Amino acid sequence: MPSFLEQASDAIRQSGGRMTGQRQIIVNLLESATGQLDVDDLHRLARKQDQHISLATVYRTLNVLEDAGLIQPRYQSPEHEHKYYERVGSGQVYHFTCRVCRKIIPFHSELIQELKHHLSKQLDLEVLNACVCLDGLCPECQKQQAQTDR
Amino acid sequence: MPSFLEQASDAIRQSGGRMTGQRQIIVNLLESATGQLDVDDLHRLARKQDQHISLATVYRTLNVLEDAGLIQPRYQSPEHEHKYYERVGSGQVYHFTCRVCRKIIPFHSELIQELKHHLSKQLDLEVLNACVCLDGLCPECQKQQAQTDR
DNA sequence: GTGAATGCAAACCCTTTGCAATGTT
DNA sequence: AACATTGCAAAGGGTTTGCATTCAC
Repeated sequence: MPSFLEQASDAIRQSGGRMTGQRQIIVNLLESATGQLDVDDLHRLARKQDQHISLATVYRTLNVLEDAGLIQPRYQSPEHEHKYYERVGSGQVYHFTCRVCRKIIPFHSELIQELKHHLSKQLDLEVLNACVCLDGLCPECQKQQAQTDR
Repeated sequence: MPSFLEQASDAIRQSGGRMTGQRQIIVNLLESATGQLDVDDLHRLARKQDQHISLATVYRTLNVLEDAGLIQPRYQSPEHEHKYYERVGSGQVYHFTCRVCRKIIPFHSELIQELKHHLSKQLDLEVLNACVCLDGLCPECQKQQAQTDR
């Protein structure tokens, strides 16, 4: 199994592109990321390795990787205030955002997989990406709301 | 059951706001909308009733209604290229977007309701809004792809 | 009459793009 | 050497905002 960097190099070269130092840095950040990285995270982290890497380069690299089908943009709340990037096929974690305290609660559910299967069978759709973002009230803010309602 | 216009008037007044002619037009458009209206749709349609209504007013009105909890912004594809507005509680239709031909296929699924229940029971979350956007290949584009792969 | 809402234009934020310089192959 | 990529700064697109005027209450 090739590393993500190898995958990315191959994919980029295949389409006539080149693997540069800046791109390597960004690819490695995306590979090692435990969490979800947004453009500014990537820019900030990349600068630690290359002082002069520009935001434009981060954007361009992300677009190249997205076009190559290696990463996908994702969101955490229905308002889509936070866009981040993730490797395709990385274990899908979905997110619930509290409307009051903005806390983000990740969750996983087999129901989403089930939904994909249903659509495949019933409507003959091949689902490649699913955005499932929820929001509402977290347990703590539900309690607080109940109190102020009194 | 009060009309949407009455609901909106009440909610706006309750927060110290005022119901204006422009806001009435927009509220009525949102009520009678069969489909999904985006900002430009609303602006265009509103202009037919009031030549001089500005885009800023449409935006401000939508924000007021959203803050009042009467409408919600929604999206059709995971890329979130198209933002539209919908009354809260209106029959939830979700969307699948074909990556190739950009066709949009609406669908409904009880699995989403089930997901909300699961989260309520397991994590004690009160889900108020769910964004479920899928994309991939529609039946036609799957066939075409199979052909070019040959 | 008071203060909220409007229209306009300018400001904003995030993202993309044109261009000369640099780096990869 | 050819040409893709970079950094910079400027341009873009969609949304918000400051201000004087208008309008709802």
